[in-house]
Amino acid sequence: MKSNFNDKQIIILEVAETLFAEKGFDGTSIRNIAKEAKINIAMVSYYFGSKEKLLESLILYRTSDLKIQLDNLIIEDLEPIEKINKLIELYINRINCNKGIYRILHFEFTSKKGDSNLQAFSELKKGNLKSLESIIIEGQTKGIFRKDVIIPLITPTILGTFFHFHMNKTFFQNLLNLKTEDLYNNYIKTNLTLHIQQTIKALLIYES
Amino acid sequence: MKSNFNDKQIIILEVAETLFAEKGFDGTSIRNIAKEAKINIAMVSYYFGSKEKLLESLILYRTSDLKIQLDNLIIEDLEPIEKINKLIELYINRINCNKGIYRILHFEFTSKKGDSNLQAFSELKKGNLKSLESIIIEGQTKGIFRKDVIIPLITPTILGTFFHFHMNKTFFQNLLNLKTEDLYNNYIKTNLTLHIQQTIKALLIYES
DNA sequence: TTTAAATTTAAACAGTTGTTTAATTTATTT
DNA sequence: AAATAAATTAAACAACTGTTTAAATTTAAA
Repeated sequence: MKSNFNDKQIIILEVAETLFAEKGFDGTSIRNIAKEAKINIAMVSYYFGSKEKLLESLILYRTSDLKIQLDNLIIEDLEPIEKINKLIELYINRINCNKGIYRILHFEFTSKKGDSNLQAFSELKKGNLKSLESIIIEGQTKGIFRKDVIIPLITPTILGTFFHFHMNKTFFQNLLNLKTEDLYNNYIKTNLTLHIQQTIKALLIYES
Repeated sequence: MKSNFNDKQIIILEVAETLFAEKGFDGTSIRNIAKEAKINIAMVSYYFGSKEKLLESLILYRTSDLKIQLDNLIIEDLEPIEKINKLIELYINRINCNKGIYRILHFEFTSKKGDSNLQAFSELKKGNLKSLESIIIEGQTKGIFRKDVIIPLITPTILGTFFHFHMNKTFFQNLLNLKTEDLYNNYIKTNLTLHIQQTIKALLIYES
């Protein structure tokens, strides 16, 4: 897996990712990034042009290979519901592993009006939706899934559930007694993932 | 419905709410607020103490009466599933009407470490969870709801779905052809609300 | 009307912000 | 080894940040 960024750029990108996720885009200064990445503050402008463009590069860096993974999933020899379950697992795993890219993606990037790469991001989301749609239609033609479901609203339920949980991390750590980071991550990987799979399955199969 | 804030304070609070929702807490300056509210920049410190305390006051101002509404819902003479549907409607309506308080609540306030009013906010969330729990347990003892559901994860699904949809507003406006603000809000009030109700109902009633 | 309290103001404070500059060091090519 | 290109640096830039001050104005109480 090669990338368009050199080693130094990648260091900057990953430091920026962590800090943006922790303190937000506006809450993070170029000096913060430079200090953490042990580089001169001018290097960000030198390599990326500006702080905004650094953000755009970060999105690109983190989302470029998601489409491939989804395409591979679709052609696997699995029952539709198994594909859905794997898709959910894939999403959560990616988001949870990539530190805080999700927050950045949906809260910093969306609120910036720079139409430049926002379009590319929109295309990515459309592609993801198409993948999901093809799985669900497959299930519908096989007579397994119900047909009156609003497909574009399923992604919000999958991602939104995870995200809301994650944004209220401290609250749920207290409530569910997940004192260590490991316990918390493990809860996401098992219980939360299961909850989402269970929810989507119920939605797709339930007949009123 | 009286409040602890005077007229001028309320103007400041509501301007701050709009701007925080639009540009984020860090992205909004006291000078922005002052200009929009047509007051001197010193008035924020004068009335609220600091920018952070203004945020805390805003949370207080917007969440103080939610608990009462939930308590009233619980004692209504309705079937459990009807109560759940009403609860979902109540949530979405509140969040959608109060401009962008939701974003502020879960993204700005959660990431600030000020332990002062964060505790109070946590108590509010715990109270909301207790309300939901009592409805679900009622449905379980009546034999209508399944018993292996993880109750604390239902709120993330309800709120997360709405929120994810709303955060990707422009994307869904394009995708679903909701050109005007009215069309968009109407879609939330009907289709999105219905989707969430349908999802939670399926989750609670479906037997694998 | 005088006095006291509350409100509003402009100005200044000390930091921080993103970005650019020009000089210097390091790496690559001729 | 010399020349060229790329990378890195410290310093400066003007603009903006939240907050405080002390004086001016308005409102309320005596």
